[in-house]
Amino acid sequence: VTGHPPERRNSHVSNGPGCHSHGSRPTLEQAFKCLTDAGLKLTKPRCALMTAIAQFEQPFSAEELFAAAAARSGAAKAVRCDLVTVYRSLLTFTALKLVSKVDLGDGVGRYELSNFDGSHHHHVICSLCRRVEALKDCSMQRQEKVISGMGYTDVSHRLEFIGLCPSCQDSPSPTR
Amino acid sequence: VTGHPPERRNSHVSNGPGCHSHGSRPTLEQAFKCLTDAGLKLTKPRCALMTAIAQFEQPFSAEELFAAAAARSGAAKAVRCDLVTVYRSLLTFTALKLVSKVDLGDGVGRYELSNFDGSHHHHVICSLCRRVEALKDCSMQRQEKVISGMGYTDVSHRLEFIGLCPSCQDSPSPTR
DNA sequence: TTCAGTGCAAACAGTTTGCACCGAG
DNA sequence: CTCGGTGCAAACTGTTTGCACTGAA
Repeated sequence: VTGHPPERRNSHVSNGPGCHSHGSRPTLEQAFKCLTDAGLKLTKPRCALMTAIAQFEQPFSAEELFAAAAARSGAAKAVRCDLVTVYRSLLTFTALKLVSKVDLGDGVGRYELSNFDGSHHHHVICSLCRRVEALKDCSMQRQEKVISGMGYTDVSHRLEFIGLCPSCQDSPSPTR
Repeated sequence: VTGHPPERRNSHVSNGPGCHSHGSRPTLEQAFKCLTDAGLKLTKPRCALMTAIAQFEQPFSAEELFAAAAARSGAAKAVRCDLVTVYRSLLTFTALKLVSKVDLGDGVGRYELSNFDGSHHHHVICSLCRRVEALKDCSMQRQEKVISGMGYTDVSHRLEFIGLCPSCQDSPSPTR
């Protein structure tokens, strides 16, 4: 399957033209520009959180980000930042498509830095340690074989499609 | 315009072809036998819950099952059953593979009656009303096209693979 | 100066746990 | 009769909300 339509949620939030790089992770400068371009303030908590986010190599939870931001010292001075602010910032960053929500099925919301080109990938999750690997290739059909080839055993998958159903296209009904 | 009828009885959603001897739906007798075979007691709450579960045509939450069991009248007399018991029973049923947990990404645990043949299917979720359709076909490659053909727009998907990673095969590490 | 953004407390939703009682086997 | 199963209360986790204060623009 080639080219998945980028998600349109919160399409009123525009990515500034300067925000997009070439499929790799955004730099801090780009991320900050994205914020200001959207008319948002560049506050200390947001800077600290964005800086911390850029360091993660795995999807992270709000709690983990909170801890990482609090622990930050040296380069960026540790900014006092409430956990509530973490949640609110993640919401903001997600709306701006700076980060994407990752559902690993354990009921806790996780996030990762987005690729600005809108490309998405899938994950392999170890059923024991819950460590996550990102997959480059999005050809779903061969994936399980690929994953077995990576040394995983007991490979299964979880796949859901999300779309706007015909009746909701006609008459939007409230989300249940 | 009424939008969506609130009832869950979508005729196109069935439990698929299976090993069931009595049509497309698993029978209560089979489910009860499964319980007793496992050495578990056939208590009134369990019977009531299993009966209610058999009526659902969509993945249901613990709360929904709780309400459904409480509302049960006529055929099965309404059994007083605590929400906690619902959770515990769902855990039990899941362990017995009588029901499967379904993750629709909204953070609430949902369940559906399993196919006894162990087959699994995927779901299409309306991004607005959150109604769910089960897919017969599990050939992932053509799915998005199939879903567009069903009238959905803005089709995207969520796919995760779960397996036991090489290092956990060697030395089990605690789940993070 | 001004209001978006924040901290704090508290509410909230979904789920789990401790414990004494109950009832299916 | 026994012990698995249950109800009830209460803890717990992750997340959201209300409100007054603060600091970036």
